[in-house]
Amino acid sequence: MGLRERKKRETRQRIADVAMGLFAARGFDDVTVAEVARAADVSVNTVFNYFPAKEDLFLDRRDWAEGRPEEVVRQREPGESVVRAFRRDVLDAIATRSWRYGFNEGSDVFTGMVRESPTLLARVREFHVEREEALAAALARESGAGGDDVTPRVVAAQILGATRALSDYAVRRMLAGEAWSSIEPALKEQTERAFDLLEHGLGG
Amino acid sequence: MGLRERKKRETRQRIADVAMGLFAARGFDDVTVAEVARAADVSVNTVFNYFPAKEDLFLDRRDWAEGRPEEVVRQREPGESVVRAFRRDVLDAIATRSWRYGFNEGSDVFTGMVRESPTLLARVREFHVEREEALAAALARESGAGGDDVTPRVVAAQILGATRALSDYAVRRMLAGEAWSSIEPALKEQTERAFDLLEHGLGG
DNA sequence: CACAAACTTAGAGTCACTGCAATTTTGGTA
DNA sequence: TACCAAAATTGCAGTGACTCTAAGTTTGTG
Repeated sequence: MGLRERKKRETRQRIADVAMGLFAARGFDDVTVAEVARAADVSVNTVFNYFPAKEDLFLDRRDWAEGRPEEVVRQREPGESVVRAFRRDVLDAIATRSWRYGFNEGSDVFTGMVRESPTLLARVREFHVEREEALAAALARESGAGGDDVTPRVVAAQILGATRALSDYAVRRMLAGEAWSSIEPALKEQTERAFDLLEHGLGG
Repeated sequence: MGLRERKKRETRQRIADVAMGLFAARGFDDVTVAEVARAADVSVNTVFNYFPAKEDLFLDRRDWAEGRPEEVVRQREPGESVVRAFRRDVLDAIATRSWRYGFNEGSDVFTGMVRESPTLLARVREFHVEREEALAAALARESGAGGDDVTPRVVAAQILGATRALSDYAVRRMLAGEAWSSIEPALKEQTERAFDLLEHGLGG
């Protein structure tokens, strides 16, 4: 890697770090891009050169590649149904306190900041839609369903809807100040319940 | 109703109509608020006085009160499950080509315009979230579930996820130029399939 | 007819974001 | 080492949504 690449990486990282610091201190909406640029010792144009929009300083598009739902589908055990694979993945994420469903320690302050800003909220929802489309596409591929079948989209919406509800549940209790140790068992229980609903239907 | 009230209503309506005309002719993003104001013969400030944001000129918040999912829950027949009520409501909306799930004739051009503009997309997603929250709240009330149960949220996400998938399906075929007569039977079939999934689960 | 409340307006300002042209930095080469 | 072209950075001048404030103007009421 040449000097050029390295410098670019450094600059990008410095801007992102400086921005996150300012956002954490004063909130996303109360920090201007000009301030970020000044603090990072670059011009405003350079900031926009690396990050297409202000939101990307907070929610870097690169970070969202991790924990893609298609991978859960692809890497499931032989004979395992997709829903079972997701149940396992969510439970695993809870046990390991993984970042990918928002079962992290910091995900409450993260969510808190996102909730404050309409811009960030919109971006997060955009990510949700992208994830859902990606999962639906993976399911369609997997099941060989034609383009004329809503099933993959419905299933994708159901699964990711459930995981979102579970994330929200965990975050809500975190924001209420509860310790993880008191949240975890209830969260596991809710997860089982949610996935039972998915598997066996909402007959009642 | 006094003169004041009447004038306000007229002004508001004139602005909205003029705006829709311009948007239809040239696209949402290629029309500035200043142009709308000029065409409606008011100042820019007056536009923002009636409509909090530019998007509201296109997606008037008032129009979205119709077809609220809580009503489907509340007005379901005695002994009918919530899922069955929604199945019935969606099928009814298809039969009557109702606006409330996007089974209208015009909903393809509407969706087409929304898809063109990130701003409008974001707003529509916001409405979806609001609807989901309202349904979840209604379900929680209905079932007497405590605030510590994800079930209402999961169920709400599943139901509205399915209806959204069905809307998208219909709109996609409309945009492909198909006549409603050729879409309707397939749409009914897909609806049955989607709600069967909801009722009996995704075991496979 | 007067007066207060409501409505509208102009004007100035903020901020995200976009071009463009000029300038600097870097990597490779004579 | 000197030089050159490409890439990166910058300043500058916009645009457009939106806000705030202070000043009109219009309307309902006594």
